[in-house]
This record gives sequence, structure tokens and C-alpha cells, in this order.
Amino acid sequence: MARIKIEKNSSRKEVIVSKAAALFREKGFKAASMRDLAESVGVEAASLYNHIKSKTELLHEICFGVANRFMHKMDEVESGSISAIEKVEQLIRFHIDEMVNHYEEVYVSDREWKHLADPYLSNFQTQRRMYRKRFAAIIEEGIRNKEIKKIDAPTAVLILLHAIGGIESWHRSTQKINASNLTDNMITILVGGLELK
Amino acid sequence: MARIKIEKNSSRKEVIVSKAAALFREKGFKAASMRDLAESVGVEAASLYNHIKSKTELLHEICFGVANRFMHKMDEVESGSISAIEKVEQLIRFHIDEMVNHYEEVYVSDREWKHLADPYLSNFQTQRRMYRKRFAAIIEEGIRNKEIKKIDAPTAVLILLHAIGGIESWHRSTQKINASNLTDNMITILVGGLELK
DNA sequence: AATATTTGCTAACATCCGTTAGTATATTAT
DNA sequence: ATAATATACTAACGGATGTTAGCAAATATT
Repeated sequence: MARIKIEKNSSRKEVIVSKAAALFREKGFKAASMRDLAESVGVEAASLYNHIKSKTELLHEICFGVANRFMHKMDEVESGSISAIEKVEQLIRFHIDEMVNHYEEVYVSDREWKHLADPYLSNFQTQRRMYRKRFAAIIEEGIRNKEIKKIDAPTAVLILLHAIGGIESWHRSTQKINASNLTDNMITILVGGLELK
Repeated sequence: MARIKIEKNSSRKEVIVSKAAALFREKGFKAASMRDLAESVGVEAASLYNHIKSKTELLHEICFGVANRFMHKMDEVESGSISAIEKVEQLIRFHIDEMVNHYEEVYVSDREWKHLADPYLSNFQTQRRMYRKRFAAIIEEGIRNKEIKKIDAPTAVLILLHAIGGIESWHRSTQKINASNLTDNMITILVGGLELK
């Protein structure tokens, strides 16, 4: 009877959520079974239910964990007294950082949130919409201040967010440039594309 | 006994594939059941198998249909005698066009190809890798010609492709700007970000 | 009109899924 | 050491899934 191994300051539930993120990323939420997850945790499927309520709860944990971190960062950036273009750059850097350091969770939150069940689903969608609105508002501020090209701000946000999501492919690519070079390249292209020179 | 309605010059199989694309886009490949598909086609699940071999075949059809169109366009663009930055713009415009006009198929091909079975899976991955290599080569050509900023070309390709994938969100958004405005905005940001001025 | 082919239907299959019940064992608290 | 709690196990459930077999009806061909 091998117990789930835990690090200091972490619960068994957290271990399960973390393994679930890796599995959901690899196979997709629907295609990943609780038996798969159990195997990756090193335990029988039924045993998981001593720690979690349901498969969907795992998805909640992952998605809202990520969403909360982004919302918190948005609060921080918004309240800073820096230029709009610097705010944009700061947000982009945070996104890339999150993608690099919490790859599995961010990826799953991005691609698998559809499988959340109400009321979590609506909740998540609302948060996501709010985040984009706030991001777009920063860009519009930049346009008013003549820091940023006259473009459609919501479109710019879509482009930025999805471009960053592309790190997914980079993450598993063999010929990796390092993370800081990657970030600089992205900033060059994305911020360079926005900036009014 | 209601037959599957077909337009002129289209087979029943094509109708099924098209409905499948819409369903796979909405629910994801794994979550969409053959019974769901049958209902959307207006027929019983078993009847589908008079026209197709398997659920996976539907995914093949969708993914390779899209991949072939992109490969064909790449051939055409590569052989044109225009500047590298114009080639990039032409490819981006094609991507956006495809995303707008064949939304469901392109989306599914982008997000659900993981569920292809070998040998189709490896085949698809290879094609995808080749496409990106050829795209990157164009960007590198542009860098050598001093049309494009000195950036990591594969990274630029990732950014471009994923940014365009973001039209997905635009497609279902209520407050749409029209397709041609959208395209212009994307070109401004993306090509503007690449261009060496 | 008769025949052959295509396309649909119902019924059922084997398998996999998430989850629960009941029980045994390991850890923690007394 | 004993009791209480946390965690694991085996077994099984009800339901969904992709698919097949066998048959009936619609259409196409002769």
C-alpha cells in the first residue's frame, strides 16, 4: 500500500492536481481518464476520491488557480504609475513567465476550460472577458497618449494573448532558444508591432 | 426514413464531415459522440457507417483537407517573385481568410489533431513541421535582405500562426469588426512588428 | 416492372468511463 | 498501547461510447 508521496508544504490533493494538469495537457481533459491519472500518481483510481470530489473539480482547481494569478497581476499592473506601453510589456512578460514556469496549468486553463461545468463555466468566462477588457483599456489608453498605433484594441489583445499561447509549441521543441531570448524576441515583435514610432 | 440532404456536387460523406467539423469544434473531438453527430445530421448513429469507416476517419478528412490547402498556398507563395515581407503578408492574409471562411475545419485541425491515430498522426505532424520550416525560411530570407528585423525566425512563425489562431475568439464575439478591418489590423500589428524601418 | 444498389433502421455487443460501497491498513493523537 | 483518523484497496454499479449485424425501405439501373 504505497501512499502518495508529498513534498513539504504540499497536500496530497495538490500532487493530484499537478499530475492531472500534466495529463490533461497531454491528452486533453476528456481523453484523460481517472485510471490514467491514478497510474501517474501511483495509486488505484478509487483512491483518488479520498482527496478530491470529482474529475471536474480537478479542472476547476487548475483553471481558477491560473485565472487568479493573472487577475492579481492585472490589479498590480493597473495600479502602477508607468506608461501604457510599459504596462503592456509588463503583462506580456508575466504571461510568458507563467507559460514557461507553470506550463501545464496555463495550457490546460487555456484550452480545456470549455469542459468546466456551470456555474464554474460562466464564472470563468466572465473572468476571462473582464481580463481582456482591462487589457484592451490599457491599449486604448496608449492610443490616446499616442504611444500606440491606432488599431482596434480588442483585436490587439486577441493577437497578443494567442501569440503568447504559442509558446506551447516552443516548450516541447528540441531546438529551444532559452527563455529569456524567447521573451525578448516576442517583445520585439509584439510591442514593436504596437508601438507608434 | 429521411435521407441525408445533399447539395449539388457534394456527397453525403461530405455533409457528414462538415457537420462533424462543427461538432468537433464545439465540443472537442473526444467529447463529441457519434450519436451527437447523427442527431445533427438527422439520422441514426449506425447509419453514418454506410458513408464513413470510423470516427477517426472524420478527423483525418478534416485535418488533411486543411493541411493540403495550406501546403498548396505555400507552394504558390514560395514560387512568386515578390519580396519576403510581401510573401509573409500574403501568407498571413491567406491564414486569416481560411480562418474566416473555413472556420470550423481550420479550428479543429489546429486544436484536435492530437487525436489522430498513427500513421496519420506522424504524417500530420511532419507536414506541420515542414510548413513552419518553409515559413521560417521566408522570414530568414527577409532578414538577410534587411527587410525584416533580426529576430529568431522560428519564434516569429510561432507568434504569427498562433496570433492568427486567435480569430477563433473574434469569430464568435458579438461586437465584431468586419473581416477586412480585422485583417488590416492584424497585418498592421504583425507585419509592423517584423518590418525593419 | 423487375432487379440491384444504396441508404436507413433497430438491436445489441464489448469496452471504457466516473464514481461509490465496503473493507483493510497505515499513520496520528491520546 | 489504544483509539481515532486518514488513506489505500478490491469489487462493482450504471451509463455512455464506437461499432457491427441483420433487416427494411428508398432509389437507381436495366
